[in-house]
Amino acid sequence: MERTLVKDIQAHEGKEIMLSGWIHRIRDLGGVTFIILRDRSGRCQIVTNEAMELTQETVVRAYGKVCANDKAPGGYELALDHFDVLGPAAAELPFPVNGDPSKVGIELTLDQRMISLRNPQILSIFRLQASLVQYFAEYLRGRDFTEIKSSKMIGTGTEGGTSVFSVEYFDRKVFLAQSPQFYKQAMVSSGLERVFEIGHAYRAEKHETSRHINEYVSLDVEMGFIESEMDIIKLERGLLAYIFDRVNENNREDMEAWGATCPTGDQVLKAPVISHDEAKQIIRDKLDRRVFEISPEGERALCAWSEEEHGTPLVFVNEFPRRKRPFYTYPKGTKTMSFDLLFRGLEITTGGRRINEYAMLKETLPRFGMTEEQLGGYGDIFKYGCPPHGGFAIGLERLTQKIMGLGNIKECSLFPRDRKRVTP
RNA sequence: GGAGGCGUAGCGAAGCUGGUUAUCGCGCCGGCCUGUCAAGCCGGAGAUCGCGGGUUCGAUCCCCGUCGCUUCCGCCA
Repeated sequence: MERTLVKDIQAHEGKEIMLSGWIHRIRDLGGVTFIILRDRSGRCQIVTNEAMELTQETVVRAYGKVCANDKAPGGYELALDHFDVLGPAAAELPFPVNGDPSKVGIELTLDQRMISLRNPQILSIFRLQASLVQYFAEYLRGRDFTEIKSSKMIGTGTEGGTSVFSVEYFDRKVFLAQSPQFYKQAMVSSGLERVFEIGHAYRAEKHETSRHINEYVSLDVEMGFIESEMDIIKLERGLLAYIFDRVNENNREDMEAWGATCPTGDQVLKAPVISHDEAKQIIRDKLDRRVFEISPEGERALCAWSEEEHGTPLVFVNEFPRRKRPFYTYPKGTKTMSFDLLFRGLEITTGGRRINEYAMLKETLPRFGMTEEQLGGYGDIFKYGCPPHGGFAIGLERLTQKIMGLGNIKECSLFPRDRKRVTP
């Protein structure tokens, strides 16, 4: 007999069908037992008069007849004929699969990741995340961007101040890529002009906060033939507006699991662009004290300001000072053609125009205490003709976290890696 | 790396100005129950109160140390 998905049972009313899934909940009333079965499409009720030994999370095939019943959740239920047990489950689960995950500490949730991921509410985070990846790629492919996959093992050191992990590579050491920055620039220059990459990035920072993990997914974009960072901001506005519209269309259920809401595409288009100096002034006014840097508290203040003044929880900050940006950032006086995007109080993107002329790059290096040798092959991208270009990267887990309104980024990583955790 | 908070049963918590059987809810085990929706009712098992030391007649409670977790900060996506 062919399998029927839980979401389709009403179409089989009166017929014998077979469902496959996990025993989500058992309500044994003595003479009658109600069993909730869960599969990838949802949950439905199975009813039986027979007493049976069954544990939660046992994987079964359930044979029976679909009956309409007002008292059944969803209006239909399966009158059970019999179960085939495909995968028995031990009693006493290490994590409440059918409970409210917000009542459980994050430590247990992550220690028991293999089981906590079964929780439908937790799983909804990753359904949404998968959708974000899909929409991101959809939008870019539709605009002539080519997807690339670059190596995460790099032979030469670092591109910025961030520390990198080193790993053994036969008889020497290599580093885990902190971003695909140079490779995506190389691919712009190679003639693809427009590229994007979805891949892991590694940061060896010893930070321990609710917004950092040491391995994260970076949604990277790079594009040739631009004038300034404003072209990149425009691209990201359109991209995020598309992603958010699609989320609001297709991911309602995922968001409802957490009582979350996603901004509209229109709100993304309304996001203001303010300079780094303006941003500091706004924070100064809001917090009523002197401000020298945009701190996390300042980021929250900026988003609150944007919400009040522009009706959007997003704000672009551009014209960062040169010393706050990596050496390859295109200068503009003492400032740079670069930007951050803040969303609901958190930085989710850094981007900007990059230096595309070898002479300018060479001139810039000493300011960062670097030499041409340290560039390795990077310099060749520009030595032999490279179009003006730029791009940005979105932190996938951060974006997920902010849409879902979750307190800790680790909840948005399937198997998070932090200072202490490398398992499961 | 710095600052704060928290470690009590499988999970989430209460407790104690220091007093001898450490409490509650969920879960688990057993019993009753034919329409449940976090089912209900009855019963039961389950805790060296993170670890080490100190103060005290007596410490889960106070003090010191240590380990773990967590939040915030620095830095970043």
